[in-house]
Amino acid sequence: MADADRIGLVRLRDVARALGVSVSTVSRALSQPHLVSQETLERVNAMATRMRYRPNLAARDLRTRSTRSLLVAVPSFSPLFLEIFRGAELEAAAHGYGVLMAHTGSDATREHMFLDQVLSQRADGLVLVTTMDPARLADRRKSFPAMVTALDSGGVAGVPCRQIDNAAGAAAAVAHLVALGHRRIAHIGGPPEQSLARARARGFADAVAAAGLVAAHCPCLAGEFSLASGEALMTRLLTRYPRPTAVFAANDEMAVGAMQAIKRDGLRIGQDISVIGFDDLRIGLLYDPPLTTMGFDKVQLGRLAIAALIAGLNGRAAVADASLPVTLEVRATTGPPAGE
Amino acid sequence: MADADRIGLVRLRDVARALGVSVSTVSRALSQPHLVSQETLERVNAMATRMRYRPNLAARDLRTRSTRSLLVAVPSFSPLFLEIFRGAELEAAAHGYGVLMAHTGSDATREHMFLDQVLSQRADGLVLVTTMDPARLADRRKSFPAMVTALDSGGVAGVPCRQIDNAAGAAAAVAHLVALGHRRIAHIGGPPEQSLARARARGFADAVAAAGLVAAHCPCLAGEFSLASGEALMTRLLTRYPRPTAVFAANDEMAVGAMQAIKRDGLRIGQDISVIGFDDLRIGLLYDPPLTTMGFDKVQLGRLAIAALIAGLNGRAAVADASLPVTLEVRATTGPPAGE
DNA sequence: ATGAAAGCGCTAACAT
DNA sequence: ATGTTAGCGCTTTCAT
Repeated sequence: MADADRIGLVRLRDVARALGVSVSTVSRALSQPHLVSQETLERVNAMATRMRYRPNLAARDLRTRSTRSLLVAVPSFSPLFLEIFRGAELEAAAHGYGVLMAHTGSDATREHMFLDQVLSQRADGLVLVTTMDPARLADRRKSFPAMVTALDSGGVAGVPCRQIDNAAGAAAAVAHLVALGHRRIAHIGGPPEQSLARARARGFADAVAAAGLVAAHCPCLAGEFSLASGEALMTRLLTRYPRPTAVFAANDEMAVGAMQAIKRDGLRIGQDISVIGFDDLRIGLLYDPPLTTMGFDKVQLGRLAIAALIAGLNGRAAVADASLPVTLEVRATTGPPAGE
Repeated sequence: MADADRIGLVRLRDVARALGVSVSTVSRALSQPHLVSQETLERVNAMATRMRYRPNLAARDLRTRSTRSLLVAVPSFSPLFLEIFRGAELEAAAHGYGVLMAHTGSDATREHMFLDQVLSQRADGLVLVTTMDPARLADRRKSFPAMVTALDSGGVAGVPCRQIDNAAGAAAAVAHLVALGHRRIAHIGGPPEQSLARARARGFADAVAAAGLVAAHCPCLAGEFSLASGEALMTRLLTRYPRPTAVFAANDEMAVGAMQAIKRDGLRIGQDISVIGFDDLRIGLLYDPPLTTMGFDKVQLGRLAIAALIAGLNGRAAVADASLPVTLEVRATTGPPAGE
């Protein structure tokens, strides 16, 4: 038992020696139990437990060329991405895979870093949750099939993507405002270099046109997907004359920022100005007043992405892209425009 | 170049062959450049890039018995833990380590899972961010020095801990309320099985006693660290007579829940009832009215934990436990009690 | 059902 | 400065 006391140094051969059997027998008992006799199985298990044997995963991974673990890279630790990750974790566990999370900061260099983790066999595959067009990964793709993107509306030929229809969701948000009677609707958008932001802005523009609204009365501003940016953009909007009667923010975070600005001006949200967001995060639900927003099943998106990844890993044909529905969640921040 | 085209199969020897040199030369050029000639270095680098060589990390890890990566296990994806993780990431990067995040759900089984990841050499060390007393890990500790706990006020002999003084912070929160003139202060606490919750409750009780308040007027309720629980507990508190004039919630999440209940009752927060939280999360800052709370440097806590872990990995004596200060952030939810 | 032996891709003595 | 060789701990033929 002297071996067992040495830190982290209990190897298969230590267990084998203690039992007077060969390493392969121990290996089999531990990972292919049906290949050994009942008696051997029990003896090995008992001894392995007693000696606190832990397999050296580096060795196993090297030998089997697989790690049974997947990487999920998210742009940031925003609740939106965290929900997607939760789904990924659930689905992976159901297939016997572990998942680790990393964040990219939407930085191409870091995205490559994680891609390299897979190429370097630290993980079997990668789900890249992204709001940017990952076209820059295209050249890598050829030598690297084990990737799926999620959430982004862009896409690279050959890389499966699990997404939502951002443009349609945005259009539905605007349609809701139009139905309430709004004619002057502004858009507070995300960074145009992000395909997700572009898709939502496009949906906005399309719906404005479809409703026959005057484009000049429906400004489309671009900022960042942050609370501060939403607040800044709204502040600017409030100086316009005539003021918009409703605002569609590209995500809930910006919507909350916008509402902060509106409150500061002493205006009533949902009466003087309607606000609608996108993503359906808890922060919007808790806000006073609770935010009307466009929601979708984030957990399911994570599940689908992992399912597609594992399917690919198992050699099943990469399924075509799939899109999840986006639904309107009416709460307290949207109402008919104030009479003028 | 045929080799290079095969997916993920460019090995050191492929590069070596293409160059007509030995594998060790390529290995050295890539990881100990000063050991090869300038010319060789350039040729190797060029060829490695051209062939898209990626080291097989499983092989390297096996050989070097180190992964240069650390695991940070958090109880959940609460913003509090995410901030700590950010700090961990920063500090790790500064030492050339990567960090991966996993979440335990405060589940001992899962904590062991991640511990096993380290014992199995998938990572070099583990930071266990926890709100529970990790005493149950004690027996493992002997064979496993590469661990540091963070945030928990409990602790296991021999496992370094980087924490905050929860009891002192809680006492300071109560002292703030007492200074404002409150005499009937309630505590909405977390689960007593979590040492963190116990510490904060203890600080509350101590401060109440120190201020000479009537204990019967200062109820101490226990629930979960969730918004819903804070709301439920506050609802119960509001039926008491005489009603408490102030509430100290064990974290911001519960404080927000409590405020939802107070609002529902039509009472004015900060006037009819004061509320103070703990953790200083953004949700409290954004709430209307902004929450008074006890804050601390979460990023720094993460940094300290990783620094201690790496110090231990390098064989430097595990430093004694260290505690970070907790400071009062006065905002709008605390004020003098309404005249009675 | 079990054992012997090869080898995954890499690094690090050791030799030249 | 470079090459040769051994071996990290495991799984998996191939024998028996």
